[in-house]
Amino acid sequence: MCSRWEEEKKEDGVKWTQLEHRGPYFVPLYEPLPDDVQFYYDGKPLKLSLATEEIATFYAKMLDHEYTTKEIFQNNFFNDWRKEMTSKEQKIIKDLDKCDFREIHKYFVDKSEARKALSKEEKQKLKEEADKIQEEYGYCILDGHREKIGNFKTEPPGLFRGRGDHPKMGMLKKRIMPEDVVINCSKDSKIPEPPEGHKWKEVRFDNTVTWLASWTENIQNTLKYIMLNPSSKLKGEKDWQKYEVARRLKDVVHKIRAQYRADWKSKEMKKRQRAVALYFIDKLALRAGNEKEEGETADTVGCCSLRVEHIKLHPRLDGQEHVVEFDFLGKDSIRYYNKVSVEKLVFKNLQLFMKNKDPADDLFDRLNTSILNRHLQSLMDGLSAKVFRTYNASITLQEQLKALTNSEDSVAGKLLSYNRANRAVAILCNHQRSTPKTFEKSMQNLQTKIDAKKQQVEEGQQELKKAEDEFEDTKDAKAEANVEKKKKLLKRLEEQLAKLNVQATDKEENKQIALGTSKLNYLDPRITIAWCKKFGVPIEKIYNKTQREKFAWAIDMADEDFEF
DNA sequence: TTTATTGACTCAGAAACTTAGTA
DNA sequence: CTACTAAGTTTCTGAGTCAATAA
Repeated sequence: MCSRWEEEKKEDGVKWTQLEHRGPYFVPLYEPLPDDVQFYYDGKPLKLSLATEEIATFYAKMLDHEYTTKEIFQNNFFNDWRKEMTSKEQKIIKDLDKCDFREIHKYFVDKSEARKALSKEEKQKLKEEADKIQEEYGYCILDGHREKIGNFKTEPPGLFRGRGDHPKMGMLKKRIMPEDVVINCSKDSKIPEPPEGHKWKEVRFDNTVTWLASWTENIQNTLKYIMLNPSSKLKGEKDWQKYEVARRLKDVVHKIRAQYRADWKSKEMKKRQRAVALYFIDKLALRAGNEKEEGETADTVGCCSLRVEHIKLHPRLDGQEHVVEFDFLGKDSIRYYNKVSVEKLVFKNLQLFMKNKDPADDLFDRLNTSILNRHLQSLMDGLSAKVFRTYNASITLQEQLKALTNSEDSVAGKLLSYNRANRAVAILCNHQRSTPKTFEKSMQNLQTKIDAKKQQVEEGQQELKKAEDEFEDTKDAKAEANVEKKKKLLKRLEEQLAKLNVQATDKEENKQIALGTSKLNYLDPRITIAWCKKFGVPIEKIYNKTQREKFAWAIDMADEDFEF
């Protein structure tokens, strides 16, 4: 047992007693284009000032990305670009359509090709340089332990890429300078040196926070942080704590469910809305849904911010009663589409909430996340809306593993069961991905392999038959050995075929579903570790190296009897 | 008071990069 | 053995949650 997870307790709110690091690594400064790579305006070459040229390269690099076809992106970019131009440039460059970035674009495409074509030795050298930077800036000392930092580089300047219909897409993300950066470390530590000729914005010694450095980003005017890697003790303990809160919910969830069901009949509209919203959060694993500033971000919603236009009520649909059809954009503008048969009282309440409202009106007009979370906190210490997602995800994994795992199965079969259990959670949490570009093709390739293997199996069967016949005739030892050999071969081929079939099934079922997010953020790793131990599946089949590092706390403490 | 803002943290999918498997 | 390519892994940074604080 590793003592790393059982060190002395700190005072409330204190996160560390010692923190020492080198500060962020600043991405390299802009390198001007070679003279023979030109920008053209209205068909004529135009030499740009350094700053203007740099921003032009940001756009040029994105030329074959869908972003640059969007009007908002183009307008935002052009506005911000013009702001950085010299007055002379401003007088010439007035129309983005007359700007020709193709030569610059090609320059960067060629450059990346050239990088790929580098010799082994040259690549090795580049890697060593990167490793050196990682070694120097990628670690810190926290309470005597050397810990890996998550993001130790400042974000390079570029064009803002929002998700979905983001009103700010294409805006210029400015370069972060040391003068923008606040350093956080311990007083008695070696304070990081700013780069030559520069100063930090501030150096502070705040041990109630976990970040090492921060700066304000210019698009949304929000803070960005340099923080520890998930493998660190600090993050690991927090993760553990998260699952412990979710496990406490398990003890009271039945009571909470009984209460919100009772509240569906409350005389207070506020309570009814709260109860219906909580039902959605619990049953459908919706996010809380904070309010967002209009026009500043993409129009997305969660539970509390649902609008009338996001649901449709069907008294009867496809043989089911009281069906609610959800259709809205959630986090990252991922679409949530679901038709759910709900309890009659929920249905009646929804009809009531929607009465005399416009499509753009809030469904839960008497509710917001802080009202909901204040209520949840009163029901259980540490309870908030997101805990339901964690709880329901983890309990679903545990139940699905129980239902799907067959101890007789091969490891490959068990892995398929695991993936299916994982998939059930990903579907619950609506974790999606865009179908990989090469999906169809690689699916076909796999099918080709399966067909070939089938052929081999058939041939193997014939050969075995032949060997058996021969043994029948001759009864000699050599022929007998041959039968055994053919049997073995056939068995191996059949196993290979089975494995390919499993792979194909898994792949097809996974087409648009992202398993990673739930695996990393919602599933108590101890459930997985217990399952691995119980069914003799090596942990490395489920968790890769990084994941094992992140879940080191769980690997240390979970045995096969662990119950979420 | 309630409401708005901010700060700090978790969670999110895409893209870049690396490795492994195979023709 | 080499050259593809597909799969796996890592990096990146935007988008949420939620509690504390300010107005």
